[in-house]
Amino acid sequence: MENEMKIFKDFLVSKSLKLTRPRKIILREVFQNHDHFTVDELFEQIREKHSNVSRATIYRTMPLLIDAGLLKQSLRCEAKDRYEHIYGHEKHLHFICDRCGKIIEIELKQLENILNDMAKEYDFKIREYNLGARGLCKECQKKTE
Amino acid sequence: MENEMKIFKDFLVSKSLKLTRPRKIILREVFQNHDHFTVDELFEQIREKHSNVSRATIYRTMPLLIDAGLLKQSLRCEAKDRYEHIYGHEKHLHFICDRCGKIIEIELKQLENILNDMAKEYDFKIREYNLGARGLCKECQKKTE
DNA sequence: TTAAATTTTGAGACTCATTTGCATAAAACT
DNA sequence: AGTTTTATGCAAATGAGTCTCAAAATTTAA
Ligand SMILES: [Mn+2]
Ligand SMILES: [Mn+2]
Ligand SMILES: [Zn+2]
Ligand SMILES: [Zn+2]
Repeated sequence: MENEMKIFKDFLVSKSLKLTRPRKIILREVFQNHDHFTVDELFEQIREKHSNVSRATIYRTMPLLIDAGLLKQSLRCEAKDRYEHIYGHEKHLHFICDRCGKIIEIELKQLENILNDMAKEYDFKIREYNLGARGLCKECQKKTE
Repeated sequence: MENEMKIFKDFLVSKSLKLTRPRKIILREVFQNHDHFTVDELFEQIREKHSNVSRATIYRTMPLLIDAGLLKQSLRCEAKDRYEHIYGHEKHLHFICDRCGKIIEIELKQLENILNDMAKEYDFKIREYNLGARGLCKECQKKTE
């Protein structure tokens, strides 16, 4: 819990930026949230706890958390970007159900290995990657139509 | 060339839709373009040939081409969706350079197999998937900073 | 063929997630 | 304290994508 804060602090210091109150609140809430959240959902989550942080500040903080290696913009659903924290969270891929919107997370060590091999072959330095598949989950396949 | 047209026509007929002039033009230009294009780029490409097709019609036609299995929404760059035609184009993943924007296409039979295994395991029916990695291409790694 | 019914289109208005400008507030220096 | 620098909140701006609607094209009915 304090680990993330330290990483963020160090990152900010390295960029001559400061760990302000809003930034602290945002970091805390990002790590309290174990979903794939939108900025708006995060905004509501923070507001419910009476902390006052503006949407603009949240939008401005997302790239900082991403650069610090703590956050990932993991998918896009219904015209909205969704994020998830990644510190201490194994890399995974997403199966997204077109019918009910459920997101299934799946480990992918194998995939990662193959990806790394390909990157080596093409001399491409991967910073981050995303793999998502859309379709129908088990339950939704059963439903008629 | 006429093959795509037939597929599109058949698809439209199956949905009681018609192969109109604008839809023909859009299909032709989509298959003339071998890039990963935005709707706006396609719009310009069509307009340069004096054909008059509105942006709205292009937006409306994209999902038709996708449902017909001819087009894929393959990546998102700088807040814009990018498409590419897929009929007669092997599935592939994208390495996207953060510095110069270059897109490298890579075969992925192996990846596909693994993905299918995972889908089977979770009983998830994949409709379409996307794999993209971001980072630095060979050339950009050499550049200083 | 002509008229009515249906489908598609183009143009522009609209939406809504994200970005930006700016006046104020907080923090760091002197 | 006063001065400079940085970050914040608010509200306005932006812009990709969607939607409305009257006009055109096409189909069907007569
Ligand atoms: Mn996830
Ligand atoms: Mn491609
Ligand atoms: Zn489902
Ligand atoms: Zn490059």
